[in-house]
Order: sequence, then structure tokens, then C-alpha cells
Amino acid sequence: MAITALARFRFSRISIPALRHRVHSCHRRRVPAKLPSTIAPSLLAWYDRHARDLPWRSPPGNAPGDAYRVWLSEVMLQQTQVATVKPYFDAFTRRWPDFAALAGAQDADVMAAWAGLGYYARARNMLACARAVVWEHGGKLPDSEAGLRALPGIGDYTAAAIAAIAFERRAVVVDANVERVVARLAALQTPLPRGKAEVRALADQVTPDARAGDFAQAMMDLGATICIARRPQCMLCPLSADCRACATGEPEAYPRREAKKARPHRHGTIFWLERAGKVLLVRRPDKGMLGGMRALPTGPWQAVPPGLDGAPVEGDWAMTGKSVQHGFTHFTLDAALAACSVTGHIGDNSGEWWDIDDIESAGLPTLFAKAARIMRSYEC
DNA sequence: CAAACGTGGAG
DNA sequence: TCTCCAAGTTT
Repeated sequence: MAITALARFRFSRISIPALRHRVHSCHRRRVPAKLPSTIAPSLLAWYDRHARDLPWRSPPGNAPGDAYRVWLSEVMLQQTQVATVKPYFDAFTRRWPDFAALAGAQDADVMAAWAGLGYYARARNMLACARAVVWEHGGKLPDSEAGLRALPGIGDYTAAAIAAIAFERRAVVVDANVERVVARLAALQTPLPRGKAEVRALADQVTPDARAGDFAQAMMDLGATICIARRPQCMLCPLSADCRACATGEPEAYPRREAKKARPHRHGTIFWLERAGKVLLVRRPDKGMLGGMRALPTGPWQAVPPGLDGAPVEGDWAMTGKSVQHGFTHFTLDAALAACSVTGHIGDNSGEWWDIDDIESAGLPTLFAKAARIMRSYEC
């Protein structure tokens, strides 16, 4: 008891002024306070017990998995959650098991296989990357961050992730999970995305020299399962004792974020042109929305309904009265469905006539898949 | 550097 | 129903 009293006495004498100073400086300083050095060992110990078993991952402490699978998973996981990626990852690796196979694939097959996963520029970049690996790098991924960063579709995050996970390089891996975990550990006041540089500096502080790949995946597992955006499970968190956001009692308040802009609303028309059990599909240009994807013909997307503007052919078009609502990242679309049935030759058009009963295999983005579901049961 | 770029799950 | 947001990159 005497010892306890003494300890308490010394604690109060020494640390209250120090604490006051720290709180004060923390409030104004641009560089956030130092994080404890125990974070990496605590997190790695947790990961050894709780790592998720994922198809592209080697177990904690083991040699890295196949770099092709690591790369493919990382590209698919950009802005996309694990559960969404899994079936696509399985399908891709079964059909194209390595860089050589993917590099030799037809563009149309790869785009159709990607349909529904979103952010279609990723698929075009992924294919360009596979071909660069095979044709310019002897079939192997570069093993440095800089080398990886130079490839299509590989930015700062993905280069760091692959370097760490596939090649065991120390790399500072910052994705949305790491942002959230680190912002909470430090109770970072700067809102994101403005505070990105501070987050990176904090992540650099806690990244160990050894087991960088496991550490990166551990941060992401923690962010995906415990330190989640809403209702974080601090009671289960191996880092809660070192977490300033947890200490505030409102961990969900971090990371702070800038206010978002409202999503505008746009109107468009989707054209369903039918002939002898087939429907006309087109290929969208590489640039722009749903770029490079097979699609139903559309007119302009604008503030007011465009009606039959932009119909693919002259014809006896009718507005069906049906429509499809679809939310994109930066606007929502209300697309009216126009239909036309023809019997004879249509004249020159660059589309494909696709068997309506087999429309599921066309690889349509979700907007057009919705439209097709409605129209296949509609009498023209 | 801000804006463009998909989709589905959770609350 | 509606808002938020997720293993980001490119221009």
C-alpha cells in the first residue's frame, strides 16, 4: 500500500505538468504525437491468432504467396470489399492462372468477366499491366515499390502493398483501413482527406522493419473486422490501451472527414432494339462512364430527360414507361427504357446482336443488367 | 489538385 | 429509403 501511494504520488507530481504540456502541444502541432512502439508487436501477435483465411493470402509468418495472386487481389480490392472480390478472384484465377495466361486473353473476355465489379478502368489497366509484365519484365513483377508504381493501375497504395506482401519489403501501406486505425490511435483532429500526409507519417512510425507484409495485412484485418467505420469493437481490439480515440469514448468520431458534396441527379434513355430473339449491344468507348464495357445503347445523360435523343437507329421507338434507377459514385441516374422491334436488316451499325435468352453472359455492367432484366419480360 | 470513376452492404 | 463508405488510380 505504501508503494502504491508512493507511485501515485510520483505519478501525479511528474506527469500532470507533462500531460498538460502534451495535450496543449498536441492541439496545435501539425506533426501528430508519437505513437507507442508496442503497437506493431501487439498487432502482429493478434494477427497470428486472428488472421482471416483469404484465397490470395499465405498464413501469418509463412513465405509470401504467389505474386500474381497478390497483385490480382490488390487490384480487385481497390475500393472494393473482400466479400465482393472473392467470387471474381476465384473465377479469374481459375480461368487465367498466371500473368502469361492473362496477358494472352481477349480484351472482351476480360471485360465481361469483370462486369459487376465496378471501376472498369481497373480491368483495362490490369490487362495492360499483365501484358507489360510479360512483354517488358520477363513475366515477373518488379519487386520494388518504384518498379511496381510504374505499372498501369498500380498507385501508391498497391505498390506498397505488393512490395510488402509479395516481396517482404518494408513499405508503408496506407489504405482506408490503415487511415481509420491510425487516425483513431492518434485521435487525429485534421479531417480527411486533408490529413492524409499526417496519417502516412503516423503509419510510417508504427510500421516495423520485419514482417511488413503481415503487419500491413494485420492493419487491414483489424480495420475490416474490429476497428470498423461504424460501431468499432474496442472491447476486442488488441490496441485499445494505446488508442486515443477509444479513450475519448467516441471512437466512431474518427477519422474526421470534410463535408461531402451532394450527388446530382441525371436522366438518360436506354434503347432496347430487338430482332428475332436478339437485342443490339454496343461497346462503350474506353474513356468515360463504364468505359470499355459491352452495353445497351444510350443517349446523353443530362439534367432533363432526353427522350429519344441518341437512338441507335431510326425506327418506331416507343417509351415503355419503365425505367431504371442507378446510383453511381458522383451522380444518380434515372434511365427511361425505350423499345423498338424490327424484322429486316438494320443498316450499318457497329454493335452485336445478342441472344436475349443468354443476356446474362454478355457481361453487362449493373445498370444495363437491370435494364435487361426488365426488358426481357416486356412485350415490344 | 479536384473530379471522375461502380457497386453492394450496413445501419 | 437513404446515406455512408469501402484493400485507390488516373487525369
